[in-house]
Amino acid sequence: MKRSGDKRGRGRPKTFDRSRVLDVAMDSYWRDGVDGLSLNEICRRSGVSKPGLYREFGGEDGLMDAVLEQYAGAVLEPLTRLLESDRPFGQVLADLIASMTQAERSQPAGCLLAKMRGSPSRLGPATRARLDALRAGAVAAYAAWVGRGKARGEIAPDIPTDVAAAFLDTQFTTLLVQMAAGEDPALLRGQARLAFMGLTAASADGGSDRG
Amino acid sequence: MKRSGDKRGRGRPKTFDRSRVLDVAMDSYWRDGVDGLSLNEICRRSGVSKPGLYREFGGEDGLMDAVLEQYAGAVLEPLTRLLESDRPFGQVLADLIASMTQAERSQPAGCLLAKMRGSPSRLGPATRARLDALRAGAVAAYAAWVGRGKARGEIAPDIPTDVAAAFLDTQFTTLLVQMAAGEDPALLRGQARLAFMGLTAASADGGSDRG
DNA sequence: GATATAACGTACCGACCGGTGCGGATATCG
DNA sequence: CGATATCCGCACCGGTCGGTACGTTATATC
Repeated sequence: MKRSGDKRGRGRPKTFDRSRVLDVAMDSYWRDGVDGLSLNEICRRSGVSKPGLYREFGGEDGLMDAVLEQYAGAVLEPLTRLLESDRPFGQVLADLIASMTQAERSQPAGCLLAKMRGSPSRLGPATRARLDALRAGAVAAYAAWVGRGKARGEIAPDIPTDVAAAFLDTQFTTLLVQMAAGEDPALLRGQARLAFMGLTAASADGGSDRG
Repeated sequence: MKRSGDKRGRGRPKTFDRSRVLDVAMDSYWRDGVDGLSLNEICRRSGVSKPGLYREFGGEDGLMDAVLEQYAGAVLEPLTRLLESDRPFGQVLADLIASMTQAERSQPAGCLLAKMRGSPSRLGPATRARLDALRAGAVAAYAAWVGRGKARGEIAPDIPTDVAAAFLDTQFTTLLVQMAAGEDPALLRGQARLAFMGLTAASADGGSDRG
């Protein structure tokens, strides 16, 4: 039960801008990765003192956990919505690849989840737990998507749904990691076309690779 | 011009066991990754003093560079030989996947190159340069392999060779990274079958997945 | 023996890390 | 005006990092 903004308490009014710190931290972790980015640097970038940040989030683990929560709401949830579309499987897939491999983006390239998964030694227990939960949710969403594709005859039924779901997770993650590493988007699009040929073999149609 | 072992110089005889340190360091970096593994820890594990290690390798960058050189000779070179076999493309590919996804291995799971590429902030200039060179060599070897496969009609000629080579590098690296992360080998084999369906579509024959 | 040479490792350096003790600043309440 | 409650950030903690200064030890040469 947080008190609403109008009701001011007794002591000194709070100046700590939680949402701003969260924005800066998410962008920083997303862009630069969790390694080599210290709490001190986060404080520097967001103009907040370290004890202040510690009071608000309880430490590095709490901050990363909160960042992950924000990421889930602001990035993952809209993506999950896309998968629930009733458009043809191959079309949604092509759109996803196109959006992942476009050079100009309003958000940083890559995937925060992948960056965190790649540096498990720096993750606290809360962050790790939420990371696992988010990944499980993503794979479940992929599985549902594949299931609907199968029901429509867009995906060969002899491909196990769980394998296909894990495959989508793997391929998208790899694609985003390589985009974040600065690989050539056109080359990555070519690889993606090759990778997903097996899944969409029934109605395979590449389309143009212009970005 | 290193002097051969028999000719002893003037001063105190050397007790520093270079090859042992190199072995320990390669295994350590390979197994635990380059992050979270300090020079101090390497010294501890190999029973060498830090100044001694520093005198031999010139610092962390020199050590990693030497480790990479050893890795290239001991691991990458034999793998490259495999690609030069004149057996059918699909057969060599299946063998590679099988050997990468087997649970019991004499060497650590995963790929040292991938682990290093994933933590570029900890790499010095020499290590980085050698890493790039080794990767370029690997991609070139893949390209040659694909080229021979095309010449034999085992790979569709309309797939650009450079895309296929980059694709092989990407997929193998991803596979090894996930093996190192402890993913289920059977699930990874299923994903690999899905991934390479597009490349070997002409003569596609999965075979059994028993490992 | 004395001397020159070369490799040895203890014990230190400054930088940075995540985390915190604590006194000062700013508000409301009486 | 206190008194009380709350939030603020300076300055510090112990620990680890990569790197090194320097006195010690073991050999060959004289």
